[in-house]
Amino acid sequence: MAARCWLMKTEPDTFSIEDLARKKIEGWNGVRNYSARNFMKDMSVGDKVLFYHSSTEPPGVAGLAEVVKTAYPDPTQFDPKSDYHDPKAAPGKPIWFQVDVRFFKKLPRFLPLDELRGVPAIADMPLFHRSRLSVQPVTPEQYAAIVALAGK
DNA sequence: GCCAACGTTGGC
DNA sequence: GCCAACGTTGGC
Repeated sequence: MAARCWLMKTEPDTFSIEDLARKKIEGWNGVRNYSARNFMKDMSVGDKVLFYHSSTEPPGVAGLAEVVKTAYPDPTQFDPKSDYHDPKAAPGKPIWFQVDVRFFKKLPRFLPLDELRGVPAIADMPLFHRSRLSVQPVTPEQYAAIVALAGK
């Protein structure tokens, strides 16, 4: 099956594209939203990811990544000391899942949300009308439009 | 199963 | 730091 495309948000103060460039591969843990979780469960190895910086000034797409491991239980849900601990989850009965993503590249130019909002080709992206969804599907056309916008 | 209250996200 | 939007929880 052809690779699908996604947008994944992170707060750069917590984990930025530079962090991913340094670590190469990161487990995308801490997602505690059912809709976002379900999208992660749909991901396949090789799927493309727009790496989005949120809650920062300015917010926007910072780079590209790809899925290298499909959904598996997020270990932080079992850890009472973790901010992401979920007392309703138990090993063998996981509720939350994560994927692993690998750094692909930083975009040659950061694309601020404000600029993306004005681009007709991507006007249907959930980013604009479901702002709280931290993992969201992107069409190949939208993905290509964003990469093209950033330049070579 | 509805919906009010509450909590969180994320842009500004 | 504020607050609108919206997802989740829990009482009924």
